[in-house]
Amino acid sequence: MISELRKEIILSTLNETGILYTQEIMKKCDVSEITIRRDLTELESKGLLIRTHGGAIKSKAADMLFTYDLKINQNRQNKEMICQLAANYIDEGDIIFIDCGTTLSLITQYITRFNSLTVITNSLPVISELIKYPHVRSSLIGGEIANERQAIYGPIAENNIGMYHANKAFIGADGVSLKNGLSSYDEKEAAITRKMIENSDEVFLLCDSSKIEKNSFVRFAAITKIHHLITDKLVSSEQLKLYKDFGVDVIIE
Amino acid sequence: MISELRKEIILSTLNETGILYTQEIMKKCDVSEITIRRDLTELESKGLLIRTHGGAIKSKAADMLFTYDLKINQNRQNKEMICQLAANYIDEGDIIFIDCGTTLSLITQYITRFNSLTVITNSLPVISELIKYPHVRSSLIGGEIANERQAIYGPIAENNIGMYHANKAFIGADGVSLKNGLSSYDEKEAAITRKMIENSDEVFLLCDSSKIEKNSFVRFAAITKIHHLITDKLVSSEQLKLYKDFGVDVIIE
DNA sequence: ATTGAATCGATCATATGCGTTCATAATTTA
DNA sequence: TAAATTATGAACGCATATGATCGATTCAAT
Repeated sequence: MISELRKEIILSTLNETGILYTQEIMKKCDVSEITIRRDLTELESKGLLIRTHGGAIKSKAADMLFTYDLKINQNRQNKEMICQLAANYIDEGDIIFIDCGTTLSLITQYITRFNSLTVITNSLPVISELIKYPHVRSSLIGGEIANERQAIYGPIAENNIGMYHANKAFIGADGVSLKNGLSSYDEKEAAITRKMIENSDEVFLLCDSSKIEKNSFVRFAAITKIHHLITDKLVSSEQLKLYKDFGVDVIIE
Repeated sequence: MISELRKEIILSTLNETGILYTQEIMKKCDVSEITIRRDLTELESKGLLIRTHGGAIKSKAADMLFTYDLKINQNRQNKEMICQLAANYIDEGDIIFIDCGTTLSLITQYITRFNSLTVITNSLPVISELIKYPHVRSSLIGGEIANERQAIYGPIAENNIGMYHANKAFIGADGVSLKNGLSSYDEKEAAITRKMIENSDEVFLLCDSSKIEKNSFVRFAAITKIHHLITDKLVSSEQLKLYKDFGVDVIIE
């Protein structure tokens, strides 16, 4: 058996169960114990798992490798609808911020029809898509790579955003409520989004209805900073009214 | 059996199973082992598969965020050798600049073995590969996207490089000569590379021998800025001596 | 804390696969 | 037909993957 195949088995086993034992893989692959231990050492050195006594546990990275695709497909139809709605508010000649996140990464397909658009983003999947369309001018915000997010964060990134000014920002959040405003489960991500809000004229928050009136870990902006909330039709009419009364333009299909 | 047919068999087997063994194809095609190994070597140099001990696995180029498709395979073996040599000069804990270009983008495979490396680059393919390895800390230089180059350029990028300092820089050039120094066929690319040189302690120039004593459009650095020149063994011994006399450490296989 | 069992890393041994070189056969070109 | 080029094969020494051993370390139950 080719060693590469063994490593595949190790990583996929780990992905399913989160934990594995040397003995278990040893029998499954019909090789000696020390060979498996050598594999584990190698995979650990690449950061793809974490060794323990008698086996290994899943690492964040391996998790990312397997679940990023899954995550983007969760609720995909809703996300695409939201993005399509958002794209209606883009005009020829706009300079726009695009935040990172699985929702926002789907917006690219709706913006390549513009001939004179400038996009500024910290999202690698967004750039990965836009790079195919040379007529869309795009800039990437520099800084540290957050592997599991496929995006760029950190103080340098936050500082870099200040070098740009956009007329529209399309941002995401993990939670939004009238009382606590926008919140995120990651501090660094929150800082980036806050900066995008600060440096743009008009702010569009894209988030599906499941996140409305939910709060996450880090609060990063008041609801008044948002001009438009683009969401799906599952939002309740009471919530809709409350947000409108607060001066937020709620956009649904 | 015609060699083209064998290669078809190899690639379609690989497409179905994701993995193959030399012995298996050898029997199926009724040729010697070494013939199959030669086929595998050739197909690998075209980026169509990845060789392993005893066989090959499917090329994973498909799931990359960014890839060069054609140019990277020109002279690929030489480029890989040069990168492997370069990686020998990387130490644990280093902070390194990696320039963009098809040669440099191959260096990633040799640096993931380090546990405490920090990489700063403007190359999207480099980031695309390193993002899989969370133990490698990486930063992307921000700025404008150059679509055809899969990299980041422009005044903001140039300015951003100044925010970093590396102890080693691994750079490329389109031409290098003792008289005119390093040159590039693109002004923006030259500016980025120049900044990397300025902001690092030790500079490694990676270029194949075909570029030695050639001049390109934009001169961007004197030869004295380079501490090491890593190239292939086809460099002539006279040239080698001349460069050494100039104080350049020429590294060949 | 003590002790026994399991696991670990280091070292050495071995088998298999590898690239290099040279030789031969097939194919193309002159 | 002769020469040159290409494809293939065989032999050799080298490199890699794997396995066995053994003392050290860790774990867990007492």
